[in-house]
Parts: sequence; structure tokens; C-alpha cells
Amino acid sequence: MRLATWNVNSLKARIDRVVAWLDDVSPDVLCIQETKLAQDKFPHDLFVQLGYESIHYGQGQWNGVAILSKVGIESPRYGLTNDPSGEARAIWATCQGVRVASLYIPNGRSLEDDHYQYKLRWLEALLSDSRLESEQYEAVVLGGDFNVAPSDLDLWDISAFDGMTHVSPLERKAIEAIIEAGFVDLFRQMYKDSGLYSWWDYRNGAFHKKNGMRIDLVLGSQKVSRDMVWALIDRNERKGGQSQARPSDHAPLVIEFDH
DNA sequence: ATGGTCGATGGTCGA
Repeated sequence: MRLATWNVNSLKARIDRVVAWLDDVSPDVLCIQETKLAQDKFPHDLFVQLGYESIHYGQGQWNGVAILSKVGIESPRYGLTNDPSGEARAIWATCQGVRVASLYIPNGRSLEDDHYQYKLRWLEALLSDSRLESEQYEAVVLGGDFNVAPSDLDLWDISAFDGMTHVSPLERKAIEAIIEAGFVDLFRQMYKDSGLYSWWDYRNGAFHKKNGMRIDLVLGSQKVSRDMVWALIDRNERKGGQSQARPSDHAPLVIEFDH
């Protein structure tokens, strides 16, 4: 199975690029974050023309997550069991026997902000659901924008992140807790190098300066980890250019495993 | 190059 996750930063603004990318890469399953679409605005019919069934959990101008699948969608679930807010940040489906989540973890904003405590509560609720789903399914993948760089390898300069979110010990512990619950950071399993990022700020020429972070992850259960074949971050998709529509600030992460 | 993000939105916030 080829599975990808991509924070598109508005599906409406990105639809041409998403369609072209699906045509190029042909993932069996695509987890999308930040659709920024109301529930009734999602282009299910367009994706059907490309061979994909889809489910969407939208709330309008912010957030919004979706799963596209060429191999079926069963047992959809919206949100988290103990969701701290009700924002549209999690959606689940079974695709060809694989339990898939598309996740958009809260940003946190700053360590002093209430939104940071919300982020930590949200990650706790995700840990709880990850355990629940693991009891039901052997193959589980949690794909999404985690808004956490798991280690110092996952950003360009740790000194630029002193006192910032995305790297704080509590956020990293929350990711580590999911890993201790039996999940594996599938991209990191394949590559140990620094400098491999999935997000670059639009501002200050960050992409060209290689000032990025690896905050988009696919966490897989042991079964998926054992069956991994390859992984890649499609950083070409972060490029702009005069002949191309504007990019998202995130690049897609693609994994392939025997299934 | 005396500026330097983007998207939803319709003044300003969120990332």
C-alpha cells in the first residue's frame, strides 16, 4: 500500500496541485489536513473521477481533515473519543484492512498560551484513541501534521527554537508516549539524516535557506513498520515557480509498505 | 531590488 499525508493549507486554493499530484504519485490512500472547507463544500465528485472515494470532516474556514482512498473506505469515525474541543482535526477510516487516521494537531501558538495546553490535551486524547484502535486493528497508521518536531534532527537550528512550541519537552513526550504505545515514526525508520523537512515557513525565504522542520509524520503500528518498503518527502511539491500555482507550506510525505 | 508569506476574509487573525 502506498499512503501519503499532506497538509494542503486550503484545498480550495490547492485543488489543481492536489489533482496533478494524485495523477503523478497515485497513492492508494491520501490523508489531507487543513482543507479549510465547510462539510458540504468538499469536492467528493471530483475525486471520484480520479478513482478515489473520500470522507471529510470540515468546519469551514479553519482546520478540516479528509481521507481519500482507491482501495475502499469503511467504518469512518469523526474526531477523538475524548475530544477536548470538537474542532475538525481527526478523521478515521479503514482502507483495505488498514486503520487510517488523518490528523491535524493544534499548533499551540506559544508556551504561555491556553492553546498550548489544548495541544497537550489533544495529544493525550490521541494517545488514548491510538491504543483503542490498536486493540481492534493490527495495521494502524496515524498520518498528519503533528506540529511537533520529534527531535533536534527535525529542524534546522535548535537555537532558533528556544522557548518555542513544536520542540518543547512536553510536546516531544506526547509523541514519545504514542511511540511507547507501539507506534513507529516510519520516515525516521528509513532515514537517519538531518535536514529532511516537511514544512517551511512562507516567510523570509525559509525554503531556499533550508530553514524547515519535520512536523508531518506517519506513525505506524509494529505490523506496518515491519512491512515498510520506502518513504519519501516530496519536497518538489513545496516549490513555486511562475508556471505553477502556489505551493502549500507543507510537502507531502509518502510511505509504501507491503500490504 | 530601501522590500521580503499566505489564506480566509473583507479588518485582521491564524499558521
